[in-house]
Formats: sequence, C-alpha cells, structure tokens
Amino acid sequence: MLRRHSIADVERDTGISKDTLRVWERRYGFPDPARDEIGERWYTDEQLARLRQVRRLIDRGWRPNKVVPLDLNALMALLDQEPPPNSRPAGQVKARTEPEGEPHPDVARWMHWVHECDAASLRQAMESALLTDGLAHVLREVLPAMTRRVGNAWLNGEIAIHQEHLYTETTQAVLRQAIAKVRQSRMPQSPRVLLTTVPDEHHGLGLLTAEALLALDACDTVSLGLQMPLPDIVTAARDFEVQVVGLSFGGSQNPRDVKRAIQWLRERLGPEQILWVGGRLPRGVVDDAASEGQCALWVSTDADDMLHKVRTWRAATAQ
Amino acid sequence: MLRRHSIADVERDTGISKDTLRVWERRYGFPDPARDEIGERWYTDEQLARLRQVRRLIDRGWRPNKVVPLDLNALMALLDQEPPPNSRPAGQVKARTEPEGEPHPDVARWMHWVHECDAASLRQAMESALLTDGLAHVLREVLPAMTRRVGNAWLNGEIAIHQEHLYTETTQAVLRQAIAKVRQSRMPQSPRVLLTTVPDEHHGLGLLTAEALLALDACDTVSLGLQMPLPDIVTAARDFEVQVVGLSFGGSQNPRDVKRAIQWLRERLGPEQILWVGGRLPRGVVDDAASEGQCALWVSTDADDMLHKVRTWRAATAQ
DNA sequence: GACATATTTTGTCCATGACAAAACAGCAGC
DNA sequence: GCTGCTGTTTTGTCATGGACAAAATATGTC
Repeated sequence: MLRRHSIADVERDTGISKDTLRVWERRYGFPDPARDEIGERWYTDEQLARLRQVRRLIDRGWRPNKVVPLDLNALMALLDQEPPPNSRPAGQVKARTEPEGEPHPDVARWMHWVHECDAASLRQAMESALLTDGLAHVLREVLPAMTRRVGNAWLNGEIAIHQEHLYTETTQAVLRQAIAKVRQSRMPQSPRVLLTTVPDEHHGLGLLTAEALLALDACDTVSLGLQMPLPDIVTAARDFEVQVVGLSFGGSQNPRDVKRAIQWLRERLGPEQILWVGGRLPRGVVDDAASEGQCALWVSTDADDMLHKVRTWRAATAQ
Repeated sequence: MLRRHSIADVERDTGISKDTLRVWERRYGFPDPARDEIGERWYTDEQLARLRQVRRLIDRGWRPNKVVPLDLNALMALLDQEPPPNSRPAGQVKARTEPEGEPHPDVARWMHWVHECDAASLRQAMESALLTDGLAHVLREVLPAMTRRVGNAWLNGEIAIHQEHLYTETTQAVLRQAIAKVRQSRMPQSPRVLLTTVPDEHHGLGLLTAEALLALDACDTVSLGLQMPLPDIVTAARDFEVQVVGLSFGGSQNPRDVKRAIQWLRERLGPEQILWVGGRLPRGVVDDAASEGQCALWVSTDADDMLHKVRTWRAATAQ
C-alpha cells in the first residue's frame, strides 16, 4: 500500500477536522506529517492508522490529552483494556462497551455468515428466522443484539467495513420485504407517523426496525429515509398530516447536536404533534427538556416501549 | 423564522466550505455577515437563502465570479433562464438541463403523487406499473426518466426535499420487493457482481436499478450499499470472489475525484477482474483510460448497454 | 455522599498570505 | 465550422499563530 495522505484525506477517513489535526500537531507533537516543497502536510499510512485508534479511544470517553501522544502499541493495549478512565460519567455518551453476553443463538449463526462473506446464506438464515420465530420476535430480541454485535465487531477490527455493510444491506433487504408483506390497512385509532433521521445520521436500520414494528401494529407510516434537514422535517410533518414525527439515532452523533436538534424541533412542531425519538441516544438529552408550550416528547429505546406508546396513544384518543 | 446562523451552520446547509465562505467575503464582498463581540460571523436567513441560490447556479455551470455578487432577484432570474453561460463545455459535468420532453405517461402520474405527498398512492402506482408493463420495462423506460424529472424538479424548487426523499424511499421499497421476488438461481455462465458506490455518493437508486436488472438476467449480485471506502472495495472484491465490481455514480460528484477513484481502483483490482461503472458520469472520465496491465473497464449509462455487456461476457466465457 | 466554584482542556473560529489545479480566452491550423 | 495548443485568470484549499467559549475535570464546602 504505502501511500501518502493529504490532510483532507485524513479528515475524511478519521472524521477528525483539519483544524483539530493542526491543533493536535501544535499541542501534542502528533501527528507529525512530512511536508512537501510548498509546506503542505502529507501523512503516512502509519500515522493514519494511529489516528484511527485515537479516534476510537476518544469515542469511548478518553481525552485527547491522554491518548494522542501514545504510540500504536500503547493505543491497542488501551483498546483491549475495558475500563474507560472516566471517573464520573458526567452525562457523556452511553458507555460503548455493551454487556454482550451471548444473547441469542441466531446472533452467533448470523455472525458466522458475516465472517464468511456469504450474502446468500445470511439472507436465508434471516428469512428462516423470520418464518420460525416471527417478525416481532426477530425485531425485539435478535436484531438489536445483532446490530450491537456487528457494531462492536467493527470497532474491534474483528470484521471489515465491507462485512458490516453486507449485514446492513442484507438486513435492509429482508426487513423491507417483511414490511411490504405485513403492511395492512390502518387501524381506526392509530397514529400516522413520519419516520426519518437528522442530517449526519448514517445508520438506517433503526428507522427500518421502527417502520416494521409500526406496520405490525397497523399504524400508518411514511418513511422519508435518512438525513432530512430539520426545517424540512417541520414542513414535511405538515404536508404529510402526521400526528407523530419519529426520529432514529444511531449513536454516532455528537450529544450536543442531538440535544439541540430535539430542542429545535420541539419549538417548531405543532403543539398537537408528538416528537418521538429512539435508538441509541446519549444520556441526558431528554430528561431536562420539560419546557413550556412545546410538543410532547416520547423516548423509546426498545421495541416494547414503542408498542406501549402506541397503545397509550390509542387509549387516549379513543376517549 | 428570523434566526442567525454560524459559519458551521451555513457550511452544513449549503455545502460551501468555511474556507470558501471566508474567501468569497474577501473577494466579492458577499456574504457580508454581522459579527458578534468576539468577531465571529453570524449570517442572516436572507444571506443563507441567497447562498443556496448561488450554489444551485454554480452547480449548473456558472462561475462564482458571475453569481456571488448578484442579489436574490437577479439570481432567480438566472435560474429561470435556461442557458448556462458555458460557451464550450470543456469536459464539464454533463449538462444539467436534460431534454425532458414528456417521455412517459407514468412519469406524469407519479409526479402527481409526489406533489401531493401521497406515499400510499405513489407506491400503488409504481406497483401497478410493475404488473402492467413488467419490471424490465419500468427499469429501462420509466425509472431513469422519473429520477431525472425529480432531480430537476428539486433543482428548480418545484418540489421540496422531503418530496424528493419520498420518491427515493418509495422507489427503494418497491424495487427491493421486486428484486426479492425475481431473484433466481444463477445461470451457469453468469458473472458474479459486487455492487457499491464510492464514498460521498448519496444516490442509491442507480445501484438498486442495476441490482434489479442483473437479478432479472440471472446474475449473482452482492450489494454492499453506498459509500464503500476504495481500499475496502478492493478487499471486498477478493473476499466475495466476484468477477465484476459495479460502481454507480449519481452525478453529484466532483469529476476529478471520479476520475481519480476509477483510476485508483483499476490499478489495484486483479487483471482478471472487471470494473463496471454506470450512472451519471461526468464526461471524459473514461475514454482516455486505456492504460497498461489494468483490469478491464466497462461503462454503461443505460439498461440496454448493461444487459449487452452481460451477454458479451457470457459469450466470451462460454468458449 | 451532593453541590457550587475554580481551573484546565479542547475544538472551533479568525485574518491574511500563498499556490496549484481548473476554467477560460485567444490564436493557430486542418 | 471544430479542434488542439498556448497563456492568463479564477478558484478552492492549505498554512500560520492567535484567541476564546464550552466542556470536562479538579477543588472546596456543606
């Protein structure tokens, strides 16, 4: 391989902004890229790899201070060692090291095909699970665990990006097929739900899971896919005449931005509308948001809670 | 509305980088944002709207020089007036003002439901077209025209972003369902194709269209979805043991990057593999690429050519 | 232990200068 | 006409070094 990477390349590959890269160089002496004749930075493969590990550790709660100056071996050692150094969580992103603990036999079976890069077998395994255990069971028990498992496997370097994409793509195909089959006429007292995500969100499986669950429960859903600009969400909620706006978060978001987006939307959605957020939310983005004259806010991080919310809504509107 | 926007907001909303925004201010005197007490820029809603129009015109081939200093009325006038000022195309992105010319009655029908924000009717219209005319006909004649129409409608401000997303999402659902139905066992002499896109590509319908066409023709496809980093495409081509790597381009890419990506991949894919590019390619990215010892390059911008390529491959390998 | 306050860390922003790649304009020739 | 070659202008990105607010940590008090 052995290539040189411009600062724009590094920004794209690591998600660390150019400004931050330059300021780290100034403060910590790393990265320390070579310069060409006009003084532009050229990073080596090794520096890029090191920056990727640094990024992972920072995402887990380490401070740049502590990890940027470390060499690759030290970084790997820290990645293996479970505990993040954070003494007090202080409202930080939910700890990334999930419990795991072999939750479902299907997860292991599916992971096998992901490792093998066998798309057809993976799809067949998913479809047979759907037939054996039913869509609801797969959506509640298997899929969330599997998605977490795949995410962690990618963070640990156990699988490559293309294997993660394989999982996402296959799941999407299977879920969409299931949704089409299960779609039924709307129950008389069911909310009409608009489903989408904020910009910068790349994770689409949560949205699809929600759509499938709502379809199972005979709700009317309109999915607009990923990455809807906030003002357009408000407009869309009006144009599609929905009672509920559902947002899915994949966990790769800046907590500050998430909080701000939710706040922004609550201020502009109609008071008779409901904002429903789900997925992997950072802690503390929702509890303190009890402001005046805003639309209601629902938070559901699992399937059972979702369905419960729908039932409550039905009971309330039936009166 | 009446809000103030930071430079980061403007970058996100317009796609114009912070550096560029600052340099435009220096060179053309616009945008001319207010400053707070520490000297940071705060853009008005009006400036943001103006920048959005500027961005559209630049995407159509105007130079910043000519359009950045214009006021909102002048910009709107230019947007209506069809001709881009480009005397000689000079290898620029394929002219955005497509012929149009009422290509298919379905397009008009579907556009009606897009305008109406009626997801269910749009889906039904698509499904009935599939049953009436067959998947192949829809893929060849209707979908490309419709996608162009929707893209232009968005550029012209005729529809909002959420309506464009509605079309994309509905088409995706319908196509995925069709693919699942039509998938059959691979023909003895058929290429195994890996389908994906380069990073920064947001347009996924081209990929799905290709997958459907290949499935119709009894090829074995592995789709990895959007945005695969280039090195991983090479690894994936090896791990999935494919003969062909198919890339779809949506036309929103920088021609230079497209050219570079294709070149980069050709240099690293095996000589026995084939790189197949399709979609809305900028001119001049492929014809001059006849280098030595690289993998073969196929270019197909329409469905008929795609199928022709598959047949040729079959004939060649049958020998 | 919980809470308020001081201190450090950290990312983003600013101004200005520079330069290469891209786009354009002008001009020769078939 | 249109092509291909040249020089000039335009344009986006990168560099430097300083500054500041928000977030995170440390410290002190009850």
